[in-house]
Parts: sequence; C-alpha cells; structure tokens
Amino acid sequence: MSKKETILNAATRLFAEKGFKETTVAELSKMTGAAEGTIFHHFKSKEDIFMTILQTMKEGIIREFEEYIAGQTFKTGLDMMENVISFYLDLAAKNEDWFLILHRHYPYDLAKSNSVCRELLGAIYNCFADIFELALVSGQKDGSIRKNLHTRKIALILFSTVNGMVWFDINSLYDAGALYQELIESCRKILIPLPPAPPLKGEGSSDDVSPFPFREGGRGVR
Amino acid sequence: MSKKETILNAATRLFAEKGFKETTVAELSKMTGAAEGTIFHHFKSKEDIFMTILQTMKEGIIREFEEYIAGQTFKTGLDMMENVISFYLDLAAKNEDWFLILHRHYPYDLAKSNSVCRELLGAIYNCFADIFELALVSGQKDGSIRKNLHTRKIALILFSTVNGMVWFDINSLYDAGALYQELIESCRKILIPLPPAPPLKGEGSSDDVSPFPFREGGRGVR
DNA sequence: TCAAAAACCGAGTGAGTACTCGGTCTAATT
DNA sequence: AATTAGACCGAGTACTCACTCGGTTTTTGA
Repeated sequence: MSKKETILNAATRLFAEKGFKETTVAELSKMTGAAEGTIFHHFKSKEDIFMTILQTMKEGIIREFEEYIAGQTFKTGLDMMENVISFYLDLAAKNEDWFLILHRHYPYDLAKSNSVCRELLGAIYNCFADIFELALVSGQKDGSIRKNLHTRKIALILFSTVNGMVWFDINSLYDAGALYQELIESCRKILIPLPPAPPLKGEGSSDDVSPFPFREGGRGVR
Repeated sequence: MSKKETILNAATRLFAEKGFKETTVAELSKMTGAAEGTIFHHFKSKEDIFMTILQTMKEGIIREFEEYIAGQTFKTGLDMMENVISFYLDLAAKNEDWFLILHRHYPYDLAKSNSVCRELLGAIYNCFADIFELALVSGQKDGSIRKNLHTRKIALILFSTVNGMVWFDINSLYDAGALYQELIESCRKILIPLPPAPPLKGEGSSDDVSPFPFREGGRGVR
C-alpha cells in the first residue's frame, strides 16, 4: 500500500470517528508515520483529503450497488425491495466509516459552498433513491406491489426509514438490527396490493418530487 | 433579557448553524456584545454553555409534548398517532435550532464521555418514543390499531421514519414536507387492523427492546 | 449611603492549528 | 555513474482558539 493510500485510509477512519474539524494533521501524521510535509505533498489541503475520500465513497457505493443488482435475480419487485433494504443495512455495517462520514454534518455544510461536494452527495443519494424506486416500479409491473403509489415518494419514505435506523444505530441510540423483522413486515404492509383501506386522495406514479441535488431555499417540514 | 440569556440564545443559533467546534467564543462575544470575560464569568467553559442549552432543550421538548398531549383529545389511537407525527414535524420546524443541534454529531460524541449529556439525550428520545408507543397502545385498546404489533418496535420504526425525514430536510437533501401525505397513508397501512396479508411470525406487544439511554458495545445494523 | 457582591470588561497567554519551505533520500532513466 | 524527478522529512510560521486575570462598573441590600 502506497503512503498516499495509507494516509487516505487513516484519514477515513479519523474523519468517521472524530469528524473533520476535530481531526488534526498532526494526528494523521503520527498515525500513518508520514511527516506532515509528506501529507501536504500528496494533498493540497485537509479539505482536499476529504474530497478525495468522498470521491472514493461515491464510486464505491455506486459500484457496490451496481454489482449487487447485476448479480442478483429477484422473484418479484417486492422481493427486490426487501433485499435492497437488507443490502443497504449490510453495506452500512460493512463500510461503517463511510456511513459515519455520511451521517456527520460536515459533508452537507461543505456542500453549501463546494459544488463538487454537492454533486458527489447528490450522486450517492440519487443512487439510493433510484434503486429503491426501481424495485417499486418493477413490483408494480409484476403485480407484487400495488399500483396506486407515487413510487418516488414512497421510495424516499422507505429510504428515510432505513437511513433513519442507521442514524440511530450510529448514534448509539438503539440497536437497529433488533427492528429488522418488523421493518420488513411494515414495508410489506405498505406495498402489498390488496387495499386494506380505501386510499385517501392523491396517487399517481412518479415525478414532481425534486431529485436529490440539494434544494434551494429554506427548511421546514410540512 | 439578561446578558446570560442573550449569550445562550446566540450560542444556540451558532451551535445549530455551524456546529460546536466551529463556533468560536470570539464570534459569540461579537454577536452578543458581551466581552469574552463576561461569557466565562457566566459559564465555566464552552462545553458548559452547550450543556446548559441541552438542558433547556430537554425541558422544552418534554414540556411541549406534555402540553400538547394534555390539551388534545384524540378520536382514536390511530388519530393520535397521526397527530403526534404531525406535531413532531411542526415542532422540528418551529424549534429549528434545537433539531439542528440534535441532528449534529457533537451531542452524541459528547455523550460517550459525559454522563449528564447521555442522560439528557436519553430523556429526549425516550420522550419521543414513549409518546409514539402510547398512541399505538391506546389504538390497540380502542380497536383502531391492529393487535398483533410489537408496539415498542413499531413506535421506533415510525419514529425512525419521521426523524429520518427531518434529517433529510435539515441536510437540504429533499423537502420532507412534500412527503407528508404519503407518510400518513403509509402509517395507516402499517397500523390499521384488517390484515392485508397473513402475519409472518413474531408478534407480542412490548419490551425486550432496550430503552434509549445508549447501547453498549459495537454497532452493526442486522 | 455605603460596603459587599456580582456583572462586566478586554488585553493577555499558552497551547494548538493548518500549512510552508529548504532540504535529503530513493529510484528510475540515460 | 550521473542526472533528475518525485517521495519524503520536520523544524518553522503565522495564526486561531479557549480560557485567565486584574481591574472597573453596576447592582443589591442593610
């Protein structure tokens, strides 16, 4: 492993565990055995290290999902949805550092002023949302998922749930694994065709929900 | 408003917007008009300021929920669930700074070494989870919610969803408000009695899911 | 009215901090 | 063997930061 790679690996660990601001170059130097001068020989700034890592994360996450989808055959769209959720949870466990970084605030703060960062984060979250939606759409085609669902919105809601569970897990609030069974059951109840109650009003199938690359304007839920 | 309160208000804003580490006492001093010496006259450290704010947050959140529950009458448990979700989203919008702080990593990092912080966060999240569960239990009593649900686990899943949506909103990834209608519909599908499909296996009604005050040991979802 | 207490001030202070720079070492190329 | 380019070093540099301290002003209450 080259010294540059060693630096990147250690930085990934530190950024994940302590955050960007609280990671010092001195510490990174001590941990890797590389002199501070060497670090700045390979990277023009601490932010540059972070951006390199984020690029790797984006490529890694997208590749993992592509390989997974390519290497699987799903009985139904509903089956795909359940497996994708499971795969996401596994991925978050396997690449803990990546998901720790994604669940810190720094990337999103940086995204406000750094358009490359904004695009990388957008690509990552669109990858997630697209795959969730793909499962829903194909489930609607094969009849395993009810037709009167706004697939993008439901994809985002399900992703919120799963990602929210990972967030709780990361912050040591509770063990998301213990909820897995109920998560899958709830998911089925939302998606399975036989309507348990007459729908309220809105339906439709896609679009008018903005894609991930960052909303403008203010916050405020509802 | 006393100078101490002014300092706390400004610090709340800064910690929410920029994070704890990236907020400097110099900036807090400039923003409030209080000298740095004055700030350290009222608080023994920057962390002390943060802990005071967290205490206020805990009390505020719990009070808001108690007042809300006390001042409302719900037709059914299901109705209560929907209203509580709605109230949570409104609360997050109204007390934006609090929820920005709660969705940063600093509190949870601090919780690892500071037991008071750990307890405050635990109290806040138990408040949320308890109210979600309360709605489910009362819905099971009045028949508006199916009986074969593990109320604690489903409460945590629903809370994950709502909280996950707030997280996306805070990080400018998408407008959670646009998902509100579908959120409520999905929630009903999970909870409404008429079983749309035979249950898979586990049921039961409560407990064996650890309460919020922080899990020990490692992470790993599933 | 006056003394004690509390609030307030802001110029230090010392411990970091990211990043630089002049130089050495290594390895490939000629 | 000589040249050269890139990897590597670590002492320095300019700066920022949380926090202190000696002092002044304001408030309190007897």
